[in-house]
Amino acid sequence: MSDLAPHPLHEPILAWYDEHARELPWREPGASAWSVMVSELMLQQTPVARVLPVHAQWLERWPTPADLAAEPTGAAVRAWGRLGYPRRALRLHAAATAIVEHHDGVVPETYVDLIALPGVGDYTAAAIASFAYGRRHVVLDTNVRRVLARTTGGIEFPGTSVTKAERATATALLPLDVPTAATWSVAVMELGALVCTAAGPRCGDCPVADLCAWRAAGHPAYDGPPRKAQTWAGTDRQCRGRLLAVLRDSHAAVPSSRLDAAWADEGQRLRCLASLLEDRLVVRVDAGSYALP
DNA sequence: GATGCGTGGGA
DNA sequence: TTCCCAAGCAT
Repeated sequence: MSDLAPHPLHEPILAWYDEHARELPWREPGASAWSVMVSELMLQQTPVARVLPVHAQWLERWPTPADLAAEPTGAAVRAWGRLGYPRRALRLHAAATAIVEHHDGVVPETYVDLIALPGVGDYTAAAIASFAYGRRHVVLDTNVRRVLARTTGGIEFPGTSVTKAERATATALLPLDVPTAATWSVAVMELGALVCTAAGPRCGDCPVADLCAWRAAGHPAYDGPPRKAQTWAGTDRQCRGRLLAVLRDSHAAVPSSRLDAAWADEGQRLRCLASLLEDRLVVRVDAGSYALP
């Protein structure tokens, strides 16, 4: 390879990945760009283990963007199951529709075309361009940010949002060789997912432990702003989830009495139902019943 | 830049 | 049990 700017982190992490990478369907040599794209949307804030079965079902049922685009959006919401954040299902459907309409049904290759799609932000655009098409992009997800914060920044956790300095570091670290750059990105992500985890780093298994600034400093405790705990019990999110679960589990329109039974607080229930309608995750069938779109 | 958005598994 | 959080995005 023609890596003109090798960094001491490169070889150990690339070698570690070669040895320890998980075999995942969207990493198979024959995996389509669509398979990669579906996986990336599903993996946004959702663990790999829960994505695996749903991803397999989606790819079997909808092998191409056109297959998904041909279905009503409610089919995508239902097939999303319990992955969480069901608006992602709508966005994936909308992205499939846009791909059919503007890209001849083929997942686009460039960052600019990708990030224009619904549900595709900076991370996902860079990930699809890199992992599906082998392009060279800085891929900054929570794993990469944590690994870099520790190895080069000497701190336990990155800040709440990506800083210019952080992006500059990641850019400087990205191998110049194009195919190696894509492998590097997935390798650092994998290291963060399997070894350099948020819960507790396993430095004994880390290929770059002896190069890690945070470890060299004696693992100083995180001293940034408190990471706000996600409240859950009694929130609108929980209420929306309950209401949508009732609709997902029924193929027929659901009378509002069944929604009433799913959430006791009427004011909150009505507010959440209204927001689900606003989000197009639910439609009103008639005066007293609702369904998936 | 801060918020809101689901879910279920592990420590 | 309770808490934390897992490959973010849109507003």
